[in-house]
Amino acid sequence: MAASILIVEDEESILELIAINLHQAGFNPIRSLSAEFAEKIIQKNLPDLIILDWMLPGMDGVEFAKRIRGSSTTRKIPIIMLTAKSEEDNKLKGLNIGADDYMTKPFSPKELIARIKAILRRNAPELVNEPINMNGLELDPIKYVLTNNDKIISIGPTEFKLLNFFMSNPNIAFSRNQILDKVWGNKSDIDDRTVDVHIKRLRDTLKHTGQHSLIKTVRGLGYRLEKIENS
Amino acid sequence: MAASILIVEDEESILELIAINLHQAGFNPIRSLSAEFAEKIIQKNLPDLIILDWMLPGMDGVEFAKRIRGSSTTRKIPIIMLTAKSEEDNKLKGLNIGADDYMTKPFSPKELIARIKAILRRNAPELVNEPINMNGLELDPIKYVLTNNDKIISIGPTEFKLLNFFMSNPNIAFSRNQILDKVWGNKSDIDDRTVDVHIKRLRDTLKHTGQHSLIKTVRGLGYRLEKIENS
DNA sequence: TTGCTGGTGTCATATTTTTGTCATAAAAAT
DNA sequence: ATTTTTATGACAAAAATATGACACCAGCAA
Repeated sequence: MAASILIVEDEESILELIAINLHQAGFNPIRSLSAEFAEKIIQKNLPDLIILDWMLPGMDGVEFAKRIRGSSTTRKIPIIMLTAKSEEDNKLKGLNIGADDYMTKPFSPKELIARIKAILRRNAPELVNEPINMNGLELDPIKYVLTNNDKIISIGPTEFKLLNFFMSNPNIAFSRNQILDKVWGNKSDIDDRTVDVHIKRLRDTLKHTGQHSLIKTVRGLGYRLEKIENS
Repeated sequence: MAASILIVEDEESILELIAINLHQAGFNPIRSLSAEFAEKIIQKNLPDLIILDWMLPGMDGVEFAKRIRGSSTTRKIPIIMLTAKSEEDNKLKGLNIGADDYMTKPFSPKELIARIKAILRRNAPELVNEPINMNGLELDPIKYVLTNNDKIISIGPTEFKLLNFFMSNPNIAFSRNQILDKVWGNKSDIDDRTVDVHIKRLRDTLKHTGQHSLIKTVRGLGYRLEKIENS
């Protein structure tokens, strides 16, 4: 569930500093000291975001970013560029290459986390790992707990992920295949209709909380969580 | 069980002052007059926290901090930096390097203790060494004693540490590996499933106290101590 | 030494929960 | 009324956890 974040940075102390902070923020950091090694990592499993140093020995950050953007499997992965102050004029260039954001060294880890969350919130809110609250129902991805008015509700792993996904993306309708991709992972060769069954199970566990009608069926398409705006 | 705290400070009177105060607060202080010596100590056994003077003869505090952060075995250890007033502008730099907190000399020992506890509470509340009380069950880390309604309960060392960890982190679910790291220490190459066995043993000893269902299984993840909120 | 004793980690086996699929019922659309 | 789509209950396979047994180790007393 935790978002995996690939850090490509040749200075080890900075690499570690970032990694620790990401870990504490509930992310899953993957370390790489070079672009070349990073490429190998990516071939095995795709990170949800990449933090990339501008200057690297061997293949530099710019070149690496270009390659990320050039491949269809990796094109969508957000990139945050790190640059030293003296290279600040490269900012524009970096953004042109396709970085989603950039930060100037030295930076505070806190700010980095904030930017990461901002980007993830845009692309995959269910990975941000923040507690979500809706009308007395609270889901905390880090504590791995679901409560209704502070009462813990027992819920299975898949249902938990499913609910996390829906609560992170309220009022948006998803097809069964989208849901499979996001909740089960894109590796799955699972039948569409399995989603129906899990929706049913999720509805059942929510029934006891009086939140039964939270997840609506969108006929012909899939499902949607309907969030009641608190006026 | 007492948290071991490494103090790296070249001025001997200050070093002693800190050490004595830490000892009185129930911690286990380890003294070092130089970064070089501190490194040797760390190789033998990892402290739970490091108090580090900014200015040191030989390798200075900044360099030392970088090395701490650069090694995978030590990177998680929190660091508190000590700086003289005149060096205060280094604050930001220090935080960037990866210090978790910093203090300006002169400081009151009381405040230092408070900051240490704050950091430990954040990272490893089970090391703070304060008695924990839950629904008649009281665990005292310093006296090393567990009582239920003032009746002493016999409990083995590992189970005690395990319970201490859970009581210090109520309502949060942990994976078996997290538990291994925190309770057994991160050096361990122990099988995941061993945790299950100890959980069982802990549950058994708690059974006699009528607190059997304190520790819940979180399927697919690990375990959680479920604290009933006293309204 | 020798023989206890309590505490540990590992393993094999039992038990429980979760999960994906399918057949059928129910509902909605045409 | 017919067709299409979704809901539901049942079920078996798979995955995860609980449990009991056992061997090993350290400390200790005889």
